Order: sequence, then structure tokens, then C-alpha cells
Amino acid sequence: MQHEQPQAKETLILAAARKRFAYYGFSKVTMDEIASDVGLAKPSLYYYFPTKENLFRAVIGHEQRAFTRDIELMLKKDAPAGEKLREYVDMRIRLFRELVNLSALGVQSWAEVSSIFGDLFATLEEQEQKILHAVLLAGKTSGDLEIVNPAQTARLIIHLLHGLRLRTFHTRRSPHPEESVYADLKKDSDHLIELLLNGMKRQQH
Amino acid sequence: MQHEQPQAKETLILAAARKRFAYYGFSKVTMDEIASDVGLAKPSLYYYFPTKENLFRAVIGHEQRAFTRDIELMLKKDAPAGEKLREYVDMRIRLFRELVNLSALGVQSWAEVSSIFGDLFATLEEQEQKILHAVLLAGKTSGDLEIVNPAQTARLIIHLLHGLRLRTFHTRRSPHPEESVYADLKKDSDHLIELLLNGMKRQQH
DNA sequence: GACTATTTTACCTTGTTGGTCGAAAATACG
DNA sequence: CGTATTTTCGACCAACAAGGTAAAATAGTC
Repeated sequence: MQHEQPQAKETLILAAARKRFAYYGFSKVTMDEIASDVGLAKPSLYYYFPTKENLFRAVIGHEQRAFTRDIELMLKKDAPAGEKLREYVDMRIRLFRELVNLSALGVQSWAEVSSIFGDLFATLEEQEQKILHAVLLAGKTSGDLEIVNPAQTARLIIHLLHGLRLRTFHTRRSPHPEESVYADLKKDSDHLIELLLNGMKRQQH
Repeated sequence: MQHEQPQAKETLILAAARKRFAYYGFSKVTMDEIASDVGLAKPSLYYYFPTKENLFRAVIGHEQRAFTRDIELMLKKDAPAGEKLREYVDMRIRLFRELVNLSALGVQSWAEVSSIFGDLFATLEEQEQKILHAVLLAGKTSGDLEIVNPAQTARLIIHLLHGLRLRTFHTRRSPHPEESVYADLKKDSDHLIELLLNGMKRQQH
């Protein structure tokens, strides 16, 4: 016999977990804290989520799905491909920033935590490939962009943007990247997109 | 033989510790992390500070001394006692907020952490008593305020403001008080001061 | 080379924390 | 009211993290 709204409790736990992970990062948050936040004893959490890692991944998955939904909404707009590309970059940096916050680290390296993300990243990259491919294809079809191979170009853009994001790990000095780190990332990313768009724009006669 | 600038290393450690304590709170910060931040191995910290608690208290003491210096600067201004009282309240709330951040808590209660503050609070309260007494006495002397017993009034004000600050612990729901908690505290504190000033203001004829 | 200051490696002890289990409590239904 | 199911919790365990120590190594100066 089902209690009313069992998923409601799961949602509460996810929200509480997300809040703490976002501030303290994965390793510094304890299951005890999350349990207290939702008014339960620690063992109760294991009724809904088998492990701490599982709970963390559920939080990440939730963020990713929200990101994907937002991207899809953005793509539905009637806008030139270039504008969609720029918008996509902004949204991707926001997701990246959020994931960095969610896994903010003590002595634990990013490598340790990225193993928890595991296949979540692979899934995200697949989605990104589809998104960018669709954007570039639409641009080619509409005549906005000159692209020989949209799929290959999409993959290159993804790799370049990823490389720019990776660079932020090598320049940071404190547990949380300073605002300037994200500002620099955005500047570089926007610059890259503008250069690529200039190269892809069909000549105006 | 002295290495160059030994206090320099202490200052670096204090700065690194303060930064981490301010974000993560006393219990979640590890000595390992602080050591890494200043490029040392953990045992090196114990060369400069005997315990983690000692380091924390040194950080708190530093904040307090800065607060006291700022207060003394403010008091040197040529301004009416009422205005100085209002300014004092603002500065005291800022210090309180900073100390709350510096000791932000996981499951650890404020009571546990306040034992670390120990005599630091007693020292601070002594200073506050002197400060407020001086302000009220100056007001009485200048004719701005009607006060029978400035020392007793100073003590009452300190206790009332302290009570308002204590209330914030019973209403908070997350590891870090929301902005609104401090906004409410400021509103109540300002209101208190205005009421007291109205009662103390010498009648204008 | 002697002396002092600073740092590090290796280590110890204790408490924390992820996680489990069995039982109790709460809820729903006939 | 009895039974079934869901949810919760106190007590507990094992592994590891973290505060702290000691001895040795390193660096600087005379």
C-alpha cells in the first residue's frame, strides 16, 4: 500500500542534497547533514538512495536534464544559427560552473570526483553533439552558414570549448574559482565562437 | 639565526586559514587543506600554531582587532552620539555576520564552536562596554542625550543587541543564514536604537 | 663544523562517516 | 481490529580521515 506521494520525499532529499553539494562540494557534505535538513535520521536516506554517490549522481542527472530542457527551449526559437551558438555557449558555461560548484573539492582532486560523473558526461556529450549538429545543419540549410561537414564541425567546437573549460582547473588557486576565472572563460569562449562564425558566415554580396 | 621575515609565513597561514574558515566553517576545514594552500606539509602548521583551535582563534582575534580599530576610527569623528550609536550597530552586525561565517557549521552546534571563542567574547564584550559607555557619556556631556546612568544603559544596549543576534540561530534553516536573516536583524537593531534614542533625547525647546 | 630555524616523512590515536541490520512505528486497507 | 506494507530509527560496524607528534632532514648563517 503506497503512502501518498513517495516521490515527494525523494524530491525533498534531492533538493537538500543539491543545496549542500552546491556549497560544500561532494566530499565535505555528510549524509547526516542532508538527513537533518529533511527531518530524517541518516539511515532513512538509504531507503531512497542506495549510496551517497548515487544521491550525488541523481542530483547531477537532474541538473543535466534541466540543462537539456532549457537548450531545447532555446533551439525552438526562430533565431539565426549564429545567435543560437552564442546562447548555447553561455548556457554550457553556466552548467559547467554549476557542476564545478556541486563537486567543489577539498584535497580531493577533480579526477577523483569526475569518476563519479562517469557515464553522465558521455551522455551529455552525445546530447551536445546532437544539439550542435542540429544548429549547424539548420544554418547550412538556411544559407546562414557555409559548412562542408556540420557533424565534424560540431565535434571540433565541443572539443575546443571543453579544452577551454579544462584550463580553468590549472589556473585556480582557491577552493572556488574566482569570478574572474569564469569571466575569462566566457571571454575566450565567445571569442572562439565569433572567429568560427566569421569563418563560416556565407559571404554577403 | 633568523630566516627572512618569519612572521610573513604566519601571516600567509592566517590569510589562507581565514579564507577557508570563512567559506567552509571551522569543522569542515582540514589542516591539510590550509597547509596545501600555503605550499607546506601539514606538520609545518604546528610549528607556527600549536593546534587547529589556536589557529582559528588567531583568525578570530585578527578580525576582532580590525573591528576595534575601525570602531576607534569611527569614534574619532566629530558626530552626534546618536549617529555614532547607529554606526556602531551596523559595524557590530557586520562583525557578527563575519564570525558566523567563519564558524559555519555542519552538524556541529553553535554551542560547541562558541567554546572555542571562549574568552575572546569576554574580551570583546569588555571593549564594547567601554565603547558604548564613552559614546553615551559624550552624549550626556554634550547635552545631546538625557541619561542618568550611562554605564548601565550601555550594558542594557549590549544585552539587547546580543539577544537579537541570538535569535538568528533559532530561525535559520540552512548552513548559511539567508540574506533576509541579516536584513531582519538589522531592521530590529535599528528600530531598537531609534526607540532608545527617542527616550534618551533631551527635549528640544 | 656548529647552531638555529624550518620543513618533511612516517606514524599514532581517536573520532567521523558511509553504510547495515533488525525492530519499531506509521500508514493503509479489508 | 488484524494484517500487510511502507517508512523510520537506534545501535552498531569497519574503514578511513584528520588532529597531532617525533625524529630526521634541509636550509641558512656565522
